This record gives sequence, structure tokens and C-alpha cells, in this order.
Amino acid sequence: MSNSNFKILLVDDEPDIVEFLGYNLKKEGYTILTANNGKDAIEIAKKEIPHLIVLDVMMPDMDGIETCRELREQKNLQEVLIAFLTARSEDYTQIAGFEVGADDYITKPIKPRVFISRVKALLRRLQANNISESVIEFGNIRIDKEKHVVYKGELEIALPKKEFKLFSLLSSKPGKVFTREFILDQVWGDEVVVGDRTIDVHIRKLREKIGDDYFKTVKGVGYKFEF
Amino acid sequence: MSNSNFKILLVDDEPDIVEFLGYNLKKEGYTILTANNGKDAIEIAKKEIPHLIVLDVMMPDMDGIETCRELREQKNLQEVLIAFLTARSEDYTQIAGFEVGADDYITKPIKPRVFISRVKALLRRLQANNISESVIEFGNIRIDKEKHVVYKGELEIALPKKEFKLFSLLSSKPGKVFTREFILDQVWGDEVVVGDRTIDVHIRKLREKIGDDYFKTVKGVGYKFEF
DNA sequence: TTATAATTTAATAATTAGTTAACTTTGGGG
DNA sequence: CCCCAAAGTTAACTAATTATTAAATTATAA
Repeated sequence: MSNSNFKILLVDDEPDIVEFLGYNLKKEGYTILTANNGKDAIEIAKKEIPHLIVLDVMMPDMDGIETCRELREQKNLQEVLIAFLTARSEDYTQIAGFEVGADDYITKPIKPRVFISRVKALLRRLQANNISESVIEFGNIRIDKEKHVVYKGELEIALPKKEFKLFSLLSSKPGKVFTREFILDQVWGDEVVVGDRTIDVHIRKLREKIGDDYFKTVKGVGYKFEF
Repeated sequence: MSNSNFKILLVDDEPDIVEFLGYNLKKEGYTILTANNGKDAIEIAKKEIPHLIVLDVMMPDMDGIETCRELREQKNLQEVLIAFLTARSEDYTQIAGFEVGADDYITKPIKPRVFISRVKALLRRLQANNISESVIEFGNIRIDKEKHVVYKGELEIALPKKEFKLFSLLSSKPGKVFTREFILDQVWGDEVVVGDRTIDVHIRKLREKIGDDYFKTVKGVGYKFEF
């Protein structure tokens, strides 16, 4: 997933700050949404489900803490990352902020490079939990779901549909054993009925193309990808 | 998962800070590990796989950034949360820190309540993403059902299906004696009929692979797992 | 359409897990 | 302290599962 697939909602009552932050994040390729108060922020968040919400703590009417609390009450927004902005060392808001479900706390004055680093670090966690990443790397193996291609070091390996799907599944959780049943469900689908050996054959192809060592058999249980 | 199931590794060359942080986190019920330098930290982390590592940036020999980089190279430690500790506003280390895979950045001087809030916020994410389920630990034995693997310290032990099932059963209640009859029921199933020695042989395999001392015979009754 | 690639199947081989059997050792009650 | 039922040990055997291959089918693109 390139940066531009990440949506960030910036919320501050001072338009200057919103613009300043937005400018810097846009340069990094993020998609930016903005709001100038808590109410609008909640509206936009519900509609757009951003990946990250940056909330100023001090805002008129509805402050950041309260906004955060209401955001977290939304079922669709419980996984969303929320970072607070505040003036230095207001400890009580920090504690309140984390209590209310914040993921990070950024103190003003904001330095662009530091700010961007923090944003990246936050979003990296989303990637790590790998909701919908299109390029995943394991050691020298790189899987590009968009291009439907696997790289082993420099070598580009084209995989046919089923093989790619199977590989994607296995690599979605390295080390985890996937049962044959589950694999059939995910790769072939519920209704399709194929023999058991079909999986073996596909595994064999992957072993041939990617490398034997990456695919382990757990006899009687299933297969797993390891790197 | 109660707090006490979260393991936190504190790394700082100043013992006072380690103790101070450890004291505060222990009060919250976390399990605390400590190290005074990067090398030890890596050793301990590899063995214990903590949930969170708090790393001082400034340390002699191997600094926090380098330690973090090496930690992240370990396959088992890529999901672990890492937070840096540093003196205020050393921007360049913040950027380097996040680049190298940090999840948070905490500035000294550390205020206990704020620190605890941050730790809670970090671990909240783990819970949400539910990474540490399906792994049970006993001393230095770790059973990962998802991966279908048992770890003894750093050593990875692959067990065949029946052995794994038997071990899972015995370890489901350490210290409890399971009768042969019950074991047969659970591991082999109601209808299957196997000879008496079959259990012994499987126990023997476990003793071979995991260690003699973990499996005790209660003559005339059954077997139990102890650690 | 035709050629090419992808997928599935089926037959067979290879491998590993699980079981048994024969024998030895152990430990608690008489 | 001896006996014997229970548990331990081994290795051979069997069953179950997976690997391999080639051929048959199906989908795809030129």
C-alpha cells in the first residue's frame, strides 16, 4: 500500500496548523482530510473512516479528549489510530488522552520531520497488522498483490492466479499453520469441490518457484509459510 | 488477559532508571524484565519474547537505535512493541528511532503516571489486534497452537499431531494428573481402540523432545505436566 | 480458433506418524 | 526384600498422509 492509500484526518481549530500539517503530510503522499472542530471531525470520520486522526486537544466547544471519546464510541472507529496534539507537558491531558483511547501524543511546537516520523510509525502498525497492504516483504521475498508478482531478491516470479492466492494466504501469517480445509475455503471457495491432492500440487509449484524451505508441511494439520 | 501476562523489558544503562520504571510498572501488574545494555537486551528478548521493550537511546557500546535495529532483525521480534526513552527533543534520534521501527518515543524526565499511560496505550493495541492469544507459556516453555510449535527457550520444537495434542492436554492444567482413560478419550477419541503402551510411547517422545523433568508419572493413575 | 498456460485428476511413490509387540525396568504392597 | 502389575524402552510394522509425475481437462489470450 503506497502512502496515498492512507487517509489522515487533521483536526485543529487553528486553520494555520491544519494547513501546515496537511502540507507536510501531502508531500509524503498521504491523503488528507481536515476539520476545524470536533463535531465536523466526527462527521467526516464516520463517513471516510480515516486510518489516522490527529486531534488537537485544546479546541473550543468540544475539546480533543471529548471528541476522541465520541469517536471511540463509533463501532467503525475503534480500530482507527488517534494521535493528540498539545502544548508541551500538559500531563493531565496526556493521561486523560491515553485513557480515552489515544495511540500517540505529540507535543507542540511541531517539527515537520519529527511529526512525519511519528505518523509513519503509527501507520506502520496498521501495516504490520496488515489490513490491506499490497506489498509485503519477508526477508528477500516481496509480494506485490497489486501487480500479482512475487520477487525473490531481484528475481521476478510470476505466479498464476491460484498459486498466487495460495501464497498470499499462507504468507498473510508467516508461521501459522493453515489447515487444508481452510485453504480450500479461502483459495478455492466454499462450493468448489476439488480433490485433496490439488493443494499438494500447488504447494509443490510454489516450492519449485519460490524455494523448498519456505513451505513447511505439518502432517495431518496443514501447511505453513516460513522465512 | 490480565496485565500480569504482559512482559515488558526495560533497557537502560542507569540501574536507577530501570528500577524506577520497573517499580511503577510492577505496581500495575506487569511482568518486568531488565537489562543494562543492548547486548543483554537482545539476549533476553530472544529468549523471553516480551510484549514491549523500552529502550534508552543513549547507552554506551550499543545505543538504543542500534539495539532496536538488531532486535527487529530477529524473526520472532518483529511484532514486539518498542518504545524509546530519551532526553527532551533530540529530534534527530526521534527520527532515527522511528525509522528503525520504534512504536513510541518517550522523553525524559519521565513522570510515572504519564509513562504508565503510554505503556497502557501501546499494549492496548496488542490486545486489540490480539496477537498474543493462542500462545501459552510455562517457564521457558512456550506452546504456540497457531504455529503448531513448541518453544523451549529459543529452541523450536515441532511436534507431530498426536504428540502436540497430548502435550496440549497435559499442559492445559499443569500439575493435574490426567488418567490414561481420560487421555485416550481426549487425544485418541472415544471410538478408537489402542493398546496400553501407545500412551507410554507418546509420553516418551515428549520426554525426549521437551525434557524428562516436565512429565511425571503417577503410577497406577496417569501422567502430569509440571514446570 | 488455436495455441498456450493453468488447473485438476489420477496413479504411484515416498515419507512420516502412529501402533504394536516383545522385552526390560521400576516401585509399592505383602 | 521379593513379587508383580504397571510403566519404560526399542525397533519393527502398519496405516495414514503427503509428494511426485504425467496426463487429462479447462481456461485464456493471440
